[in-house]
Amino acid sequence: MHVPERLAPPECSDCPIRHRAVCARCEPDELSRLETLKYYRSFEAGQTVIWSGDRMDFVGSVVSGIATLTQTMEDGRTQMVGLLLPSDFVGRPGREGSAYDVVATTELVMCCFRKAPFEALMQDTPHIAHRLLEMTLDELDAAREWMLVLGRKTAREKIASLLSIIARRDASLSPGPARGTMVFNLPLTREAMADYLGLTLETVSRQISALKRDGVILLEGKRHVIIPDMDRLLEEAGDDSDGGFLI
Amino acid sequence: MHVPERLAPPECSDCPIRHRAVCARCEPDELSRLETLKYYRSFEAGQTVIWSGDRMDFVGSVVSGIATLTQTMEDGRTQMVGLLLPSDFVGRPGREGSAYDVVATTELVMCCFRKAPFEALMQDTPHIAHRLLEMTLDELDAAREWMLVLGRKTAREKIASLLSIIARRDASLSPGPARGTMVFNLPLTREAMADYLGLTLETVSRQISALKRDGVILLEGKRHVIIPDMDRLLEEAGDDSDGGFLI
DNA sequence: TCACAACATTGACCCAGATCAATTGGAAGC
DNA sequence: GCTTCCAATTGATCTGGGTCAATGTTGTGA
Repeated sequence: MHVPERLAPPECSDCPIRHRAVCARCEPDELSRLETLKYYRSFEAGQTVIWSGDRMDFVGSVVSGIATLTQTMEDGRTQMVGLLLPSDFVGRPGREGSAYDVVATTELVMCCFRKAPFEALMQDTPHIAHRLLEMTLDELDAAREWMLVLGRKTAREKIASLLSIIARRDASLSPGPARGTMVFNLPLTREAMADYLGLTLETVSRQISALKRDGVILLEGKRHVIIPDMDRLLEEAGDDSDGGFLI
Repeated sequence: MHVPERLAPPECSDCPIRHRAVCARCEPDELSRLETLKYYRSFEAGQTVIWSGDRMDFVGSVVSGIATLTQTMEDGRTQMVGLLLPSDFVGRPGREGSAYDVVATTELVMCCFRKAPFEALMQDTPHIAHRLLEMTLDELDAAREWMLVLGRKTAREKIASLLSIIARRDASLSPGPARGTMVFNLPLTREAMADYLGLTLETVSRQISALKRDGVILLEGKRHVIIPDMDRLLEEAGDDSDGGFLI
């Protein structure tokens, strides 16, 4: 294992996640207080950020890269319960330990705060507390959407749902409508997708092959995905074309 | 359908959910502001409190009874995504419509606030905003625990998990350890249990019969459940005996 | 007290997805 | 270039839970 590297953090005003992260609503003076507290940490792909049950003495935001939140049963069955993309928040103010394993899926950079100072700051900075509530409510909505996927969708619908979630979140960073043709890199292995969807990796592979055969998706290599028609994919996912997933 | 009845609300200081609901951390003066805004509504078993997509002009807490949050796909498949017990909060400050159907499973009494005044109150009452964040984080934890149940557990484990959740939540109201023998009333039909667990009602019925046959549970009538040994049930649920579900 | 409706149980059969196993493909290291 | 290693694909077979259908139980209102 590798000791996480400390990097010189850039200015908050230049931060790529400035307008989506927990600090999104902060005024310049609040930002400068955060500026003095923050520190960057980076992790390599595959590295565990926090082990379930471990004492967690920091909180933070994903700046770049992707991490997963997973639960594991004693016999080894695992379920992913959260997919952390840039701007997502890690850690629970007011609780000691982590309930989940947090693992870097790609190279990962996080903007961290020691927990005690952050909690103190939250006390007298309603902008932060308010934004955190908003983000937590969004995560709860996403978790509930995901429960419908896990509980009631077929394997094919599950794959289509996952692809549409990733396509939408990708599109929400770069502008442009989430319609028509979309292109993105799949940041997960087949096994990680299986853990996300409550399937086996073989089933994931078969269903991706089937979607490719049926022209719903195109693959360049294993990871580069082209969606020729986003509406078609949403139909395969079992979502009504208007509603569907939150960003 | 029935127009919801308006009841004369009791004093907040006598309220059964005073110490667990969104108002739990309020000081007497804050409570008296809430007192002037609140109104009670009651619903009969089976009545829909809010339809998914409907404009939602109030928020509120469950005072007594049980409600469910469900999502439905166009073809009728439904998944329960939340089980609302006394003290749980309904509604999302900062959003117009409801994303889910909210249905009263039993007779239900709610303590409601019109949304705009409640949001205004939340602005300058950190005790409320803070408690709501705490409750939302707890709900997110519960949703993630549930995702493991939906994605990776067998039908038998799912039933055992549901029974242990209800037993624990029941026990958290009346004092006493969540160990040894436990007794409670099952507030859900077999169909509602199936919607909770991503199963069919036939499978629910078969697995309950199997748990009864194996002595893990005893039934008096269809709804009155006796758990002779809580640890045994937790083992059947696939939870390690110490950890497991949050209250 | 009977009849009806809603809820629940049980049985027979089937199929989507799991499991076990053998290849294939591609990138990294020598 | 060749080997190694790991991700991914594909095939053969099995099985847990779904589906369809009949029957049982309980509570309620005429």
